[in-house]
Amino acid sequence: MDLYVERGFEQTTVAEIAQRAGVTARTFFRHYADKREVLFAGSADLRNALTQAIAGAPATASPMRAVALALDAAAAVLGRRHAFSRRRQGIIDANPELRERELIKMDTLAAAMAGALRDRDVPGPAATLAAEAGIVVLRVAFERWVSTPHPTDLTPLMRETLTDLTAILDR
Amino acid sequence: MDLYVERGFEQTTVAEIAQRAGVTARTFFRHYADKREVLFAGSADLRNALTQAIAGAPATASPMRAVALALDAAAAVLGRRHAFSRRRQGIIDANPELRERELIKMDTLAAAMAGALRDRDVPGPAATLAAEAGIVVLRVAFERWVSTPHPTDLTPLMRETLTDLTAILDR
DNA sequence: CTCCTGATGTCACTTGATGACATCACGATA
DNA sequence: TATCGTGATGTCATCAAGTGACATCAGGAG
Repeated sequence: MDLYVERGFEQTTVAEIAQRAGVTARTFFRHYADKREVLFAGSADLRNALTQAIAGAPATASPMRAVALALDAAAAVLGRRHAFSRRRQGIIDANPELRERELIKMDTLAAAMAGALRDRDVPGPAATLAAEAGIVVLRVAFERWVSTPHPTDLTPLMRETLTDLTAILDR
Repeated sequence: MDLYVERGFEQTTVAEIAQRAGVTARTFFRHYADKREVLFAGSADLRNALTQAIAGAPATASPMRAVALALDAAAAVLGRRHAFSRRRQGIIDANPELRERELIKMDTLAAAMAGALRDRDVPGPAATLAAEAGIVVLRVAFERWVSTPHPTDLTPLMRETLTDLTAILDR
């Protein structure tokens, strides 16, 4: 990440990353599938938080209620590292390749959420729609949160964004 | 596309594509930014359809009503090439790199729609949420449509998916 | 007839990424 | 203690994606 900030993502070669890490380029590729993956290694944690929240929601909870709980869990996981997230997001936003990777990670999260919903016997299409809607809220709220210079509380932002979305769709 | 079907996307080299097209590899890169872009050249049409529909919506229409009109327009554009879309989507779904590119194209569409909404004086965050929700509907409906072997009518599918989403969010 | 321009070809080069094989540290086990 | 895996790393060779620099060539404008 230091190198990506110093010289930009594209201008940084894998050889340089490897050198600074004290390993070989070949070894780098044994740890990361490609140059981009460095910035997305932590996404498994988020996925677990989302799916476990959905799985642990009360049996009576509606799909969107389960998604709302998942978003709270996500806010708890993400909300602790504002400075880090800003730095990381700055790198990603500056590079189309990285934005691609981020979007597919988000899509992976949506798919995981949809799977967790189907495990609760939510019908397939509804599960997909609820999960995708949840990810939209997550993205927008996170984007808002990251764009504020000072660390704020992510949880209320997430909840507000969700109610915003329902309000918009109802008109 | 023939080559991508014959040997798979990754196994196809740009040199082979260029040779079959009767040009040089260097020339290929003058027409397409990279190997993936071949499959996404037509996305500008869709973007225009979406933004023009939003711009042309009645001044009294709510943001979501404008988005609904845009989805109708998208259905009209996309709905005519079922066989082609199936073939193309089969290639994309089989390859993570292409799925990345598809997602970023969708994101571009969402950004364009959000911009068209802001031009109607919809506040920024609401515009983003409405546009992203619209793209979710577009994606899910298109996925449903493409997964049916026989050509069906995309427009009603798109409308049903939108009402499905609002119903899910309201619970 | 000449000049300009856009499209293409040629060449050289960098870099990301992968396969094959060697090596090395270290814990398990006879 | 000596030996034997085993996992992580290094080395080497190679391929393929892109890109920059320059040459060429066809066709239209004057």
